[in-house]
Amino acid sequence: MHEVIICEKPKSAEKIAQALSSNVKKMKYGRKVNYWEINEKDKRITIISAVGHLYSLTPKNQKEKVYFDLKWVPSYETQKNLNYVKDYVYAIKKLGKGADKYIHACDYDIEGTLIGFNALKYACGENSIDITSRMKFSTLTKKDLIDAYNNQIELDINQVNGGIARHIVDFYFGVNISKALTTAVRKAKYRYLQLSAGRVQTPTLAILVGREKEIQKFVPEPYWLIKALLENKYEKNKEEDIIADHVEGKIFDPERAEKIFESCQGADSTVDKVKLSETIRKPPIPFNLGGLQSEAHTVFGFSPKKTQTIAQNLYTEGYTSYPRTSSQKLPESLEFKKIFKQLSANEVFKKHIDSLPQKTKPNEGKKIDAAHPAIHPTGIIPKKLDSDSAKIYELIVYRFISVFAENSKLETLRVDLSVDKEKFFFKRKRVSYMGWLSHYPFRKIEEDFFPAFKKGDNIKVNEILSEEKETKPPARYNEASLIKELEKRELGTKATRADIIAKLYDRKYISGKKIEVNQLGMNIISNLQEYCKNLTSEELTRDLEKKLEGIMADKITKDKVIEDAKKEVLTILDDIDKNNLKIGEGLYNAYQESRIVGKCTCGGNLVVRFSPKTKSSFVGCSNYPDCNVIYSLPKGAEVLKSKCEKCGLPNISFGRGKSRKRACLDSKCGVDHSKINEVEVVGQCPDCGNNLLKRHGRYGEFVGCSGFPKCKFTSSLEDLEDKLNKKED
DNA sequence: GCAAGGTC
Repeated sequence: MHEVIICEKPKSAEKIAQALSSNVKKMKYGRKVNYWEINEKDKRITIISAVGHLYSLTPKNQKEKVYFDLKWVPSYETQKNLNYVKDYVYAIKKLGKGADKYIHACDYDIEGTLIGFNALKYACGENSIDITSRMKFSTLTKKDLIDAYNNQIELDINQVNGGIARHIVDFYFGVNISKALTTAVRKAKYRYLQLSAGRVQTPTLAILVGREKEIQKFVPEPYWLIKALLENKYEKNKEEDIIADHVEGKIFDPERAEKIFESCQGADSTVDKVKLSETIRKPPIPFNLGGLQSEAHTVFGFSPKKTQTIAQNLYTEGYTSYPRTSSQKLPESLEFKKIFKQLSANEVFKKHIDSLPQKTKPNEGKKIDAAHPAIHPTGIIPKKLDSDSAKIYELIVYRFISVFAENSKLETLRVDLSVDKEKFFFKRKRVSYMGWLSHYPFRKIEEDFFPAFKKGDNIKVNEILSEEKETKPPARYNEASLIKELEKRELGTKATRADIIAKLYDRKYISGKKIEVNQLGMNIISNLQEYCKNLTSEELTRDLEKKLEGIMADKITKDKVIEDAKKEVLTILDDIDKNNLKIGEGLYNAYQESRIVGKCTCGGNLVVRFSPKTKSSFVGCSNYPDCNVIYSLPKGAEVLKSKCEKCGLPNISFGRGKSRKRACLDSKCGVDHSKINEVEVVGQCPDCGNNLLKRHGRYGEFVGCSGFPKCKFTSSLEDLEDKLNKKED
């Protein structure tokens, strides 16, 4: 009897193999594909894995105008970068042929069920489905896996159909409407523009457009802040005044502001109340993918996609756990002690680990994941990592350590004062107990000076300030905050969100780190809002979710769902087709506008163009051939929003990684531009002598030592001078 | 090529 177990990914195949028998042989098919064999008296079990989806949808006939007739083909046939999939398909075909029984052991969710189903149907043969049963497990722990093996259930064909419907509906909407937009431009302008729309990317773009419009229509409102500059009575050598704010905060009525300002003139202040309080700050929670992406963005400025790629590599190398998890939990079965012991081979990690409290229970978050725990180090210490990978690795290790550490404590001083009849206050904060903060060097440590004001004190007021300010428009999203927004709205999945955002950049719909929507992006949304409003809101996702649930509950057939989607898409395509010229012209003009990077001296626009001859981009004048101003662009160059200080032309950035440079578009301009990634050195570390660097932490800028993690010196920018002087004394 | 979803 030969039994074949099909798993979703190599890692879970390994876990399942190890769980089922201690006498399991690891084998290799070809050079890359691992599989496992268990030989029992009357049974041979082969455990093999897919690598996610092995098959993708493609039109049966590429030449059709619209694609509704689809088929499944091996994914490496439609996407060249998926070549590694080939080995796995071949392995399953060879090793899974003619078995007596098949066990579907992919993740128990809609996609996982389809991954296993397609692998069986197309690689092992259609008949294999009839002799297939299903393992259902929610973690990859030994106990769960053995239970699942001993209590196999029937393959849920409704769940399979849900998966198929999801793929087809997304293809119908995404590919056909994308094609229709591209076609509209071709028909109107005889130009090829790669445009796209989809169930997730379009609502994502719409969120950004919404924010863009809020910013555009925002009317700043003036307000006033009244401040009292108090003499620093208890520490005269500190020359700076203490700034106290009026309790009313933002004052929008200019008369009221004027009145306060006038009545405070010439008066001194009396301390009404001094309140010292202590708050506890719990340790941070373990990383899930979104959490890691967000933290790496704030601490290192990494894009979510970059972080994801690095985390995937660290996982493949065996240094950290599976990254595509939504879990913020660290179950005890991970054997923390073992991980700590292994990490302790590193001297620096050891110091942190040794000073952890004896009881070791992690502080956890609320989010869970069916298949994987939160991201954590495995204990295997990397031999050599490039600097960016090392950063992510250390972030993961220190986060892991700090979730086991003690609470930190923050002391807050609040002083309330009266100036004449007006009430003012100021606050100071300092960390009074480091706790987990000493194991997590990516946060700013508050260390304000606490002036020893006492109730009843008379304090000299050096000056009363009335500062006029303006309310600010809502902030733009960055990649990390956008991912959070998508998580909140349940758009996309943890594995795809970073890619979706990257795609919007790629299409030139959006630009900048603080994300701005370009004309093209605005135009895409306004067109789609007119011709298929559904696609621009998250309604389509909500609707699809409901339908898939219906399929899985056997209340509606997949064919009905697919048929409905087809009808809807056909209506939309018809609408777009009728308005082809208008839509195409609008999109193309918006695209042109997006490419304008500056003004030419002749009055024309400077535009990024592409030369098919040299296969490279350059910047030329829109008045060509009357004006033949031209600037060449280095390979991979990006035209920036910032302008050259000397000549006013836009700056460009070019080069890769650390050597990426900023320069004027005009290479002959000759202004000295510093490297973009150059960090600002603000002094020498008093502890170890290395450079002190300006860094960006969660709570703003601070100073850290380049010798980190060996050297732990940190300081706020304000206190740096003080700290350096103290050491000299 | 176009989507979104798995995965290395």
